Amino acid sequence: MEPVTPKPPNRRERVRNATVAEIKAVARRQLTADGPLAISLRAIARDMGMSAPALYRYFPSLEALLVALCVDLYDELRAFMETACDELAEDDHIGRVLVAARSFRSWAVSHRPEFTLMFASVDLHHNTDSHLDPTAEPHAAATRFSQVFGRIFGELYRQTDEERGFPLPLPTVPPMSAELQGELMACSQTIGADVPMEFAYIFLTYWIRLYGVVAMEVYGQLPVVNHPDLLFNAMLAEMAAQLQVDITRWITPPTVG
Amino acid sequence: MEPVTPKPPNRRERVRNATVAEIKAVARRQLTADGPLAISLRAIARDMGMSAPALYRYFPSLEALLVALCVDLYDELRAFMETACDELAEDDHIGRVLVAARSFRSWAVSHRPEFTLMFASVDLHHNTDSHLDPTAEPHAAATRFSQVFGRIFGELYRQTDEERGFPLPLPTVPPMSAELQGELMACSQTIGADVPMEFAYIFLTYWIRLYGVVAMEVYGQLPVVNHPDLLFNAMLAEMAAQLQVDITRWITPPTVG
DNA sequence: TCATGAACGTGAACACCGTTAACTATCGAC
DNA sequence: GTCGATAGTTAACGGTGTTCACGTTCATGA
Repeated sequence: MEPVTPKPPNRRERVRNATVAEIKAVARRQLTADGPLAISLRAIARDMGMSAPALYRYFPSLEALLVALCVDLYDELRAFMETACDELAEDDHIGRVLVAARSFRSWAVSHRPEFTLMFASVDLHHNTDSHLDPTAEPHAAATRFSQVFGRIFGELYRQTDEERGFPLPLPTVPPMSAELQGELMACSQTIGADVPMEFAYIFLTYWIRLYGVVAMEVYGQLPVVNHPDLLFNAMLAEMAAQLQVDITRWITPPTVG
Repeated sequence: MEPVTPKPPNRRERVRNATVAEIKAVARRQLTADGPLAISLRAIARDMGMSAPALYRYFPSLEALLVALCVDLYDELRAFMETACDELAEDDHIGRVLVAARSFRSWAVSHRPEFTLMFASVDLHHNTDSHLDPTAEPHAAATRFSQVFGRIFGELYRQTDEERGFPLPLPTVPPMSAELQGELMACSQTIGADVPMEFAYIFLTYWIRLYGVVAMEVYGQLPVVNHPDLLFNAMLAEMAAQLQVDITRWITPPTVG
């Protein structure tokens, strides 16, 4: 867990990294061109003018290559969302929620094969036991990504917390068992240290709604809806309005409400 | 479009149907045992003591076999949800929403490979152009399935409509463009003839939330939540409460509210 | 400077896969 | 009883991931 080992890479390591990058780039080209199933080790090798077994010097298996590609895609999506949010004013947290959601959808619908590979390849994330190891790169990348929304919600909470200056009336949520409260406490830890579990709950429900509508659109599970973007915008507007209501409820002194 | 052609099947057709059923049964066994990718034509043939090309007398391709399997699974899931709902009183429509949602989730988590095949195999539903043809079986099965929830919501609306006896105050929804209203009208047609578009909208948002939380659980996209059933129950309770509020708002005379 | 060992790349081979073609046996209907 | 549709076979093609045994290249330590 040292901070960073600068260790200027040897020439050897540089060209190796370049080769790894090229492999992933070619794989990605196949992914976008013909879908997740079309990624083939041999085809990658062909495109690179190499023999197929040579790739095993860089990845222990095709599955490992796909996982590495997924890691890159997670980071790409995360960066896309974060730069989109950077356009906004520092304190426009609801704007951030909207922009993050919109950029998530727009990336997803313009990168359907990538989205499919990332969010619907069960075998990838679970056959390898890497998901059990929190230090593994795939798990770390997924966490980094999920924390994009988490951070936004956390800052949103902390801002209202500062503006408030009195104990807050938490959003009304359904009664929760002790176990669920424990789950939510764990979840709120990933958002930020001091957010209450009620906030973790509404964060989860927002994220689930966003994932649901985008995944259904990408997977073609909304057959009757011809223009999913309209539905998406309506849902997002509703979610934002609801969030706004919750927040004004929070920052209104409890004696009034 | 004749009502039904009884046409007592020849002996020939009977054994053929039995073979088709056996093929799908063996495929399903492979699916549940080793996941969607493990379904292999040759392995099916091996298990049945046949040669692989023989299967082409029954299905024009592996993909067609998988589509047929999906059709069966859609109907199985639909039947599972409907029999679960049959336990309830005729007029307990909110109960039906809850039971349908709960049985949807319980089928999904206890049939993860099947769920994956049905809801996340992009290539299946879109590479074949069968999804363009509304008369094709895959499309019909998916429609039959999606109408389970649609019917429940439609009956829910019609019941409140009868109890009401006056023009109804519709649920508050975000302002909608004319295009979105058109989309929702089309969607409400699948629910039932006379449901207003606002109802179609909340139906869609409910279905999206349900799909989102279940899909995230099945695809392992809720890493921090150790007991997704608790989260699911909380969300469902919240959705039901919200639905209850909407309904009491509807069946309360507008002069009061 | 040169030897050494790791890293890199190769071709051959194995065991699968979906699919097609050519051919044969069986069974139902006229 | 014949004949054609049906159901099955084997052989083969081209594709896949992966392993093995073998060279080649190259940075490094003596």
